[in-house]
Amino acid sequence: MRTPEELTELFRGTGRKVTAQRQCIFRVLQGNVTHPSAEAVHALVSREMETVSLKTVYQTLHDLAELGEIASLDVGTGMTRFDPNVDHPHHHLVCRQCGSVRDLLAAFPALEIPAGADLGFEVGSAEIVFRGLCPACRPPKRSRRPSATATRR
Amino acid sequence: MRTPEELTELFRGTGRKVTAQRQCIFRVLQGNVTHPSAEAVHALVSREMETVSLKTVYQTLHDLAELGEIASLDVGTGMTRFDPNVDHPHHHLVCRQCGSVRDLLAAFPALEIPAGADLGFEVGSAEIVFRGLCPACRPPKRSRRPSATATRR
DNA sequence: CAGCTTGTCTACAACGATTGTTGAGAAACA
DNA sequence: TGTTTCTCAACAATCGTTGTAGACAAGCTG
Repeated sequence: MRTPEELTELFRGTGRKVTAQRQCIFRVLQGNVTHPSAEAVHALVSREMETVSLKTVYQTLHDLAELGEIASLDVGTGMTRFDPNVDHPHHHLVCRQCGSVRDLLAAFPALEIPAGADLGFEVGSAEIVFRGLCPACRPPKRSRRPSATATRR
Repeated sequence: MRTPEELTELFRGTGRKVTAQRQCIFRVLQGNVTHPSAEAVHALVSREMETVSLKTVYQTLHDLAELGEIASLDVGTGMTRFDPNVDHPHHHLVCRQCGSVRDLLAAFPALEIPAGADLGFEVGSAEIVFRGLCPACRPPKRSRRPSATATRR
């Protein structure tokens, strides 16, 4: 995802208007690696602007996804999550326990469909979801507790 | 997934009762490769028993998933889909156009997380979703039309 | 910088998929 | 057959998300 300033230009350039609400959403997403849901983005934005509606957040997230600035992600946690990291191809680690999502910046060159197995399918992309337990949810091994910070969700 | 008869035993053995509705759901799922949604299963069951409620279908599907007889699948089509094929590890081809899902019976041995990249994640499983166009939705090449059969959904 | 046009805002209601609740009824077992 | 317990169907509620309305602000024009 580009910087808030560049996004401002991009929005203007594509006939969209730039509002304080949208710029706030840009800022919240900037560098965010938590793969927030719309609800989560709304919560963050609400800290600065109490009256923003959830609808506005959804709208702006859709706009950003349409422009290819963020990716919308469905990893089976019940709600769509948004990923500002579209510049580096990557896959995802999803925690079975708390639902948190982490990027896995690794290439999997073997992801072509083996010839003859595709049955006429024209494949455009491949996504891998690794499921397991994040460091915070992993059962404590030996004396190392999974950190005292609260568990999300 | 096992046969309806074996599932009947399994349900009794785990303290669940076996009803005509459930056996009908077993039969519908048996050998079903379309990865139906709960709604789709309900439609099929309704052909034999008009009064089955959607809730009953959800309940039974959850039971089957809990017993590991089917897998529930979220591939981003808006609803959970169910896969009776749990005996052979496989991945999925999802059509961008019609949402149909096909199994890809191929092993991807390279799916271990590269050492050092997992950041403390304890990985249990990996699923790959290939997105593209199924044969029916693929733009016709040359004179070969994508078959005259109706497009699903 | 005022006016105009057009897109965006909030609040609210509606939607689709899924789940909770309830009393009637059927399965399993003695 | 009787008793217990689970399951059924019908209904309403829930959650994430989207549609609608009118008030309002962004950005262009002069």
